[in-house]
Amino acid sequence: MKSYRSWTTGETIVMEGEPLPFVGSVVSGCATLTRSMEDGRTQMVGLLMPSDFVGRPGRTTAAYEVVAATDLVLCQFRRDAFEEMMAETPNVSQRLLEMSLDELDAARDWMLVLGRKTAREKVATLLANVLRRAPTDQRPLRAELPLTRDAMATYLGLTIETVSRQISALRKAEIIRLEGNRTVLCDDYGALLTEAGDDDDGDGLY
Amino acid sequence: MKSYRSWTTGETIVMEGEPLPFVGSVVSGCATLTRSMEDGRTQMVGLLMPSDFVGRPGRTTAAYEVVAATDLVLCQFRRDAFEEMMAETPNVSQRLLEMSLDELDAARDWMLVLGRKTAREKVATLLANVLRRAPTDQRPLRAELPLTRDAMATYLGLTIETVSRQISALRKAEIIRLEGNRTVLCDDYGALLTEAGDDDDGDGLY
DNA sequence: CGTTGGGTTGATATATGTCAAAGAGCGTGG
DNA sequence: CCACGCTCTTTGACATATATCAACCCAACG
Repeated sequence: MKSYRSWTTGETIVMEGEPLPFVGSVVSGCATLTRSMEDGRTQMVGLLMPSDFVGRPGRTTAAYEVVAATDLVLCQFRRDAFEEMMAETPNVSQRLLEMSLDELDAARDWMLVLGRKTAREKVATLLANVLRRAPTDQRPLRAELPLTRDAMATYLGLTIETVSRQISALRKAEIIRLEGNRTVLCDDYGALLTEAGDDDDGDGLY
Repeated sequence: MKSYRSWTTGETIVMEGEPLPFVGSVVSGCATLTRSMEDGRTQMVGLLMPSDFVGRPGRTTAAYEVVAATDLVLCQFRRDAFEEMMAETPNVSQRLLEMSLDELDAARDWMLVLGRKTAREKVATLLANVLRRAPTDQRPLRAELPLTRDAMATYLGLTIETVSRQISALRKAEIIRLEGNRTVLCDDYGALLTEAGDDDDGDGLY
């Protein structure tokens, strides 16, 4: 009932509306959830990182397209077996509730980004999120972007060109530096958060 | 442990970050969830209708501001009592999981609206959503808007003016009609869905 | 070497925001 | 009853952020 499976960068794991006979969780790598309109406009609605859950108990079709953003390994469970397990062990569904609520909060936070932030703030927000997972003991902060410019644009509700321009602008403003196209460095994380339109720190007191 | 409480239109139920000592569900009326930036930009991240759940088990502070959009009645439970109940009766947490996943899907659908739809499509999408709950046996479809133009703008990631203009445009295109400011009529729901950028019907087959 | 896919940059178009004025509904108090 | 002052809404003129279209760069790879 439990198995592992791998995908390589760019491979589609499931298409929107297709039957999804399993649930699972990300072991390594990174996947994108996207929703599309008939004319091709698409919006990323989630970014799955290791330990994130894939699929929905109680639904047999995928509501979103899932694509491997990097090489990816998933740990899969057959749906029926998993649902049995949920029914038997309340801890599982409690934990799943916890995770769903976290994802709901994340989705709603992202709604603020999509609805109200400027292009520069959007890009800064994304970079700040990526850098947040970087090892905190090293300066400068350094992180590998798991997304292409195109994927970033899809995530941020922008075009590739705008993403590229804003990254250049942040670089020129010396908020960030780049090594190649995929690694970001940041000497002043507070400055980056300011560009993102967020507080410099999380305490939120006034 | 269970009690009812009422609010009138416009009243704040909880502020962002404030302690929230209860959970509950909407009995009647309609409330908005909003998230804000320090400079005042705000985005609605959820619209609570009757039977929707308020609050989050396991968290003691509100992540969003909750405001009564209309006169509102809530059925409240003390948090500790509710969490006890959840621990004892697995059905409760299963049901709650179900509801959270539905809300997560709704939030993600809305991300597509915020990130990729034009102003006209956004407004049409909102009106279509409101009209979907109207009695289906009557023509034309008729529904009362639970939101002011300002609340719609906050929901759609637009300004009041743009919302107003787009409503006028849809009226001039004879996609919708208005009675006063708050009731929408629609003779051709399919046309409205087309304006919303959605399929004319839900079957989604090609 | 050519080709390809991702990325950058520039010129221009356009959708939406901003600022400003005025209309419509509605309760309140004289 | 009417005038007044609200708030919500509509509409117009103009500004601007972002999309669009196009060219080019660069590294990887056959």
